[in-house]
Amino acid sequence: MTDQGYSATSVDQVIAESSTSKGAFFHHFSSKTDLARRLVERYVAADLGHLDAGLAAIAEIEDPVQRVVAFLRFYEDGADALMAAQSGCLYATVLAERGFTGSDMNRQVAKAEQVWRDAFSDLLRPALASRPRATDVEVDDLAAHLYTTFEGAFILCRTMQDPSAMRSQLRTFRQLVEALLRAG
Amino acid sequence: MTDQGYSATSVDQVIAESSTSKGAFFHHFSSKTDLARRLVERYVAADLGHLDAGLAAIAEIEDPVQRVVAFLRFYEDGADALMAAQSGCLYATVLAERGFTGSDMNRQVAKAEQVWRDAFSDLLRPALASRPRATDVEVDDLAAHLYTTFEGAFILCRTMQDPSAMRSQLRTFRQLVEALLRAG
DNA sequence: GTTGTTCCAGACCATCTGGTCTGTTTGTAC
DNA sequence: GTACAAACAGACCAGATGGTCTGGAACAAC
Repeated sequence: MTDQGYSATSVDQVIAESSTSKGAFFHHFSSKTDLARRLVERYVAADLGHLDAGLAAIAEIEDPVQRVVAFLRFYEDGADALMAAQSGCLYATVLAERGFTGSDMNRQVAKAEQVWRDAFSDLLRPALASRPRATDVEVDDLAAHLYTTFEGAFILCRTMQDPSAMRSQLRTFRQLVEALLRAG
Repeated sequence: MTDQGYSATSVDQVIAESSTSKGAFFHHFSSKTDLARRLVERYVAADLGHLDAGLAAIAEIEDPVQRVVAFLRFYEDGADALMAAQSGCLYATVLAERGFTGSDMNRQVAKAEQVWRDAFSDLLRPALASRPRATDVEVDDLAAHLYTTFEGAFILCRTMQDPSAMRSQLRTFRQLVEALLRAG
């Protein structure tokens, strides 16, 4: 589903690739939508796990600016592994389905994004505090730009059929933030 | 299709909403994929039109830095209108379809992205030339980040069910570029 | 008016879709 | 061993899906 999208993935295909049966499938999932819901649950959990990993990686760092930079570098360094493990983002594919707008899944994804945004905002605020020239930048929007970069880069990778675009886009974002923290 | 994705859009639905018939549809399009192909063609043309509009808007400006900023501002100012006109990007929905990877459509989208990237690179290079500290920034990647921001922001808008996120993300990107051009 | 061609309507078809149902196996408590 | 429920296999179903086919308008050329 992450790879092909919800509609393009048939239950028969899921069954074939998992070497089970219709009976088994519908014993564990009440419907195809239910499968998507459970997948989103898992995906959100893993996603928030990645956030924690990033925060843990910078736990020792004191300087606010260095914390932000190291945080972004953490994901930059993990980009290639990420793209090797998954070629797309379940968030994007699920949200592509018009019928899921406003659904439970939509809310889950929105909530996860909010957690990321709040966490990154908390890192950015002290780093930007001593940069009076950067007051016009909305911290919240800047924090959301990490999500934007992730999702956008996934699509760029697809477009160019080049998984390394994830890393280069995360690096670009990091360099831009560094410039802001330098110049702000 | 832009809205719901390729797979989720049935030919019957297209026929119903356009008040025609199966005969008419398959007279003009050899298949459902053919429709997608033609839509991508139109979309690419419109997309490149937007690029030309942005370049035309800054034709009078001499200063390289101001040219870059004004260029980004142009799309920032048009963001709300864009989101009112379309709730998603055909590029993303078509590329979501795994079967289209490496297809003619894929190539068309990649080509359009390349045109954008080259054009924006040409704007960025002179603006960055006098910023010796920004040499570590790959101009090509920075140019591609505009595409990333567009696509990512489309998904963010879906996630948060908030069309204004497109404008705020484009603004954030512009502010980051401004910081780079100030600090670099 | 006749001929020919493009354009279109909608019945029709094979296949696939998500989902149900019946029957069987597997594990387990006693 | 027996009883009982959970776990599973796969035949089966109704409706949807992309696509074809036949018949007839619409329009042009002569």
